[in-house]
Amino acid sequence: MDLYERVIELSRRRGFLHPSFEIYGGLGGFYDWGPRGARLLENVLDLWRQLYVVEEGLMEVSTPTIMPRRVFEASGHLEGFVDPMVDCEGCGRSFRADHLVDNHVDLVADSLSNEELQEVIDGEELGCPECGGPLSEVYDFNLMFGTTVGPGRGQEAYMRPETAQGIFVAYPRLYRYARERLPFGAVQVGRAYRNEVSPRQGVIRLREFTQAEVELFVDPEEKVHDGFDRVSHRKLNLLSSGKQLDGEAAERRSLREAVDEGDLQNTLFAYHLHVVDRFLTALGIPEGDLRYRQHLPDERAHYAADCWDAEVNLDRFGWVEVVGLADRTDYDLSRHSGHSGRDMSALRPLDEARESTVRRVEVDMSSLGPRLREDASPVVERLNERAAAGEVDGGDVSVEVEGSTRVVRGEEYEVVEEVERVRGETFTPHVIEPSYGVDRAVYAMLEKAFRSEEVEERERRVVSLPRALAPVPVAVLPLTDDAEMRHVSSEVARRLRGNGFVVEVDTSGNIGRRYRRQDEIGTPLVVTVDQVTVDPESEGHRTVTLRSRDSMEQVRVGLEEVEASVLRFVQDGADLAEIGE
RNA sequence: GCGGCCAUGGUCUAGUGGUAGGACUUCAGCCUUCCAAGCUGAUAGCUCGGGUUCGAAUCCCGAUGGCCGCACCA
Repeated sequence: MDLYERVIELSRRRGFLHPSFEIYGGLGGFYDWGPRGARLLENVLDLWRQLYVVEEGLMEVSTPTIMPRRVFEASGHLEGFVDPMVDCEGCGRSFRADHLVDNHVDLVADSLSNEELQEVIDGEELGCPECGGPLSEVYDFNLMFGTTVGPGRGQEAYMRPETAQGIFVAYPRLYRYARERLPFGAVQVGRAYRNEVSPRQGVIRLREFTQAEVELFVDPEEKVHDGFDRVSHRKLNLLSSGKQLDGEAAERRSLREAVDEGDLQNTLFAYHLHVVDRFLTALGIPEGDLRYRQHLPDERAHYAADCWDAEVNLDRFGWVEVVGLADRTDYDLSRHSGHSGRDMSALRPLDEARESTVRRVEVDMSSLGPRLREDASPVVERLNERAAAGEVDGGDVSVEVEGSTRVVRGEEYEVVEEVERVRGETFTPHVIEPSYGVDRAVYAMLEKAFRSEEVEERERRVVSLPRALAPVPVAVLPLTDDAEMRHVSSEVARRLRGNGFVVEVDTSGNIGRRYRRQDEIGTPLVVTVDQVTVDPESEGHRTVTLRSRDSMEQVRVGLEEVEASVLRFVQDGADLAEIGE
């Protein structure tokens, strides 16, 4: 059994994670987070929100998972989220049609339509590269799940393949809420859907998954973060595209150095790489199993200016992308603006409003209108242009309109001068996007927390999750099945729950068995109520033991100090020894 | 989507054309009283759908799921 299998087996058994729809045989690419897993996921998302919503001050939104066709026409997913495929009618293998054409013809097949690909395949008489058999027609395989809204034929709609689009389409309102000042950012946590061709890698490749995305709207001329100096000394394992092409490994470098040497394009991007790193490190991913890899030029989406993936080294799958950080430029807003006709720009205020004098004409339309009829409007337009250029002086003017010459008499118009104040210039913001695959992150967390050791010739499995993120932060166990111990235990549990802790009370089986159970669900601290606790004659009356998951050490504390001790241990990361003093 | 291998209680597994077994877990009781101890008992299983057969968990076909290889991964 490899590590992945061991982690999945424990996850199934202990309620972290299991295949969905099991009673009906399951379905590839769908997993349930069970009672422990769902808590863990929520705790991880709370941490994520702490970083982005609380500390970075970004606004969180929540938008539908189903969106009408037009959204994806604009985003490019309808067209671009497809792969042109052909199947071999001999051996049944499937191939990317464009790759096939690329390999045989000196063309950039990316830009070809399916019809053009078909023509090339027919013209070159291409067959199956494996068996030489005949090929099917070129067809599109779109990775979006389609549906309809409303009865009958309804309206064509799709499940979102990323949460980002919901933010982009709401941009005009979000910009207002940000009081029309850049930079600002919106985040969203939610499900996204991709009809993967082959979701083979268990929980690493899901058809429905949890995404947490950040969209930072910035002035393309101001891709800076004023907090960068605070974090610029931090070192990350960076693997630039240049290094990859040279066959080199990632190198631990400071963000400052990477920016100075041009591997990272700006301090905004670098700063957010650091936020990603803080998050993944807080999940307990060791530095050595974490690297930041820049996309190679041909790997990057065509609209992205730059893209780095945070990758975690997993036992079975190797380096797996968990977070993508992309500079999407103005692609998304420009596309949605173009398709919707809505203004998706922002204003860059000038230090001082620029004033300029504009000359235009005021025309007596009651005279000009009846006289020139349909030529009147174009004539006025031309007249205004010429007035602005200072070419009219108030006398009669001849204007060319569609080949004929019309005259505007001096008494029919007047040149006026107006002062126009320009407060700023408009532009389409750029988007910097950190995008998290939360399920992958949580799996990585479980794998890195999983530990197995021999204790007295028996295997002890421990899930050493970060204390504050564990699904059950503390358990209360009566040492034996004694009425008084039980009573005190439930009292302790009640008080801990009153402090906001999820508490498990377990009274079944001997104490060792129960400790092992808590070890496997990752409970960092166990409170044990024993004989001494309930014995008024004993010196330790009204004290309990605290037992640490990671060291298996125990200390005694008074019943009255339990809540404070648990808080210090779980939330502040205090040592057990110092709590026991 | 293709090919190969596979599918037995919660978990890990044995098994065979004729009553499905073990280990661990879980639950109850006894015992024990700080790290999966012991004893007794209990719950719980042949992925699903067809076919062959007197009889199918076993053989055949299909579906679903898993693993490996190919392909795919905006």
